[in-house]
Amino acid sequence: MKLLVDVPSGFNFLRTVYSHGWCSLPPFHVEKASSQLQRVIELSGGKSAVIRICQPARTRLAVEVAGGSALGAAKRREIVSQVRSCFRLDEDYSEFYRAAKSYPAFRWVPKIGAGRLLRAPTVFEDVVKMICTTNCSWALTEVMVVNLCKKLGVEVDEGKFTFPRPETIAENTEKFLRKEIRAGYRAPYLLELSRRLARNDFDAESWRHSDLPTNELYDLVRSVKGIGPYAAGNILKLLGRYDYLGIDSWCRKQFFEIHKNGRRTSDRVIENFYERYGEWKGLFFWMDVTKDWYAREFPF
DNA sequence: GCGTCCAGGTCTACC
DNA sequence: GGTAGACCTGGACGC
Repeated sequence: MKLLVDVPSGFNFLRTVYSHGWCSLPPFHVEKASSQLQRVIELSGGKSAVIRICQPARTRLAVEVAGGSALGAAKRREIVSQVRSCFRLDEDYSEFYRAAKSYPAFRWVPKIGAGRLLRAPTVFEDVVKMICTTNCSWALTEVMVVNLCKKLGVEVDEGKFTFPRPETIAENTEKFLRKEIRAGYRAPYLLELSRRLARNDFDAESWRHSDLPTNELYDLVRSVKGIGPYAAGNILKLLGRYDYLGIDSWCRKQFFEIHKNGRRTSDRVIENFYERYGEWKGLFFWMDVTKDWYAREFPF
């Protein structure tokens, strides 16, 4: 079964897929040969599906649902809604692009349709993955996320698993998360987050539609154990707020090479550098340090 | 092959 | 408010 999804003018599928590392973490998977993004998605009523997304025309995405002929209209709408959310199709980037056009160094951004950051269908998945990126190599992040899906997700097709639900993680032990998931000292953080969500202690999904000023939303995100300035800044970007940079060691290194001839500076200097970009500073920062990715079809 | 050192963010305790 | 040390893992390096 194939679904068609309208996209805004200038939308660039591959540039959104490769906007950051999420596309290489399950349940996302890039099929380079066909330039498709595969994703295992969970639907209401305990159903799941494997979908493959590509952009056959400038104005729309095509979503192939494997074995989905029996899906009714409501389920099809759910799939389209998740795809629209992951690709940020309903967010307005016109102000960002207008700003980018006014800076010679960023005129390339609207030209190629960069700037949309791929996100997961749920805030929970984004937060868990962000915690798994802290204080470790990307290779270890992949190990943790693969283990979460394989050991706690539901197998929908051979070797294809859903991302685990909060309740599933919550019912496991810290020892299991430490040793089997390889989360190490992050285990109690993942457990506490999952258990709070499973108990309905707080509603992370509401962050995507929050009316709170960004600094208050930042404090709320920071209140989750294991989320520091780097992780909070980047989670905010996935919520559509770009007022924080979310600096990590890789970004620092990129900044030093691009702007300081490799010379190290403090984070305060980096923050001051992007202050001119106002509420879009986090996105300008990310565009700046990842600019060389956009020269290649598949940057990683 | 084994041991040691280091990098990578966040938390807690302490000043 | 700022800082030091602990947390855990994988990779690099030396032996």
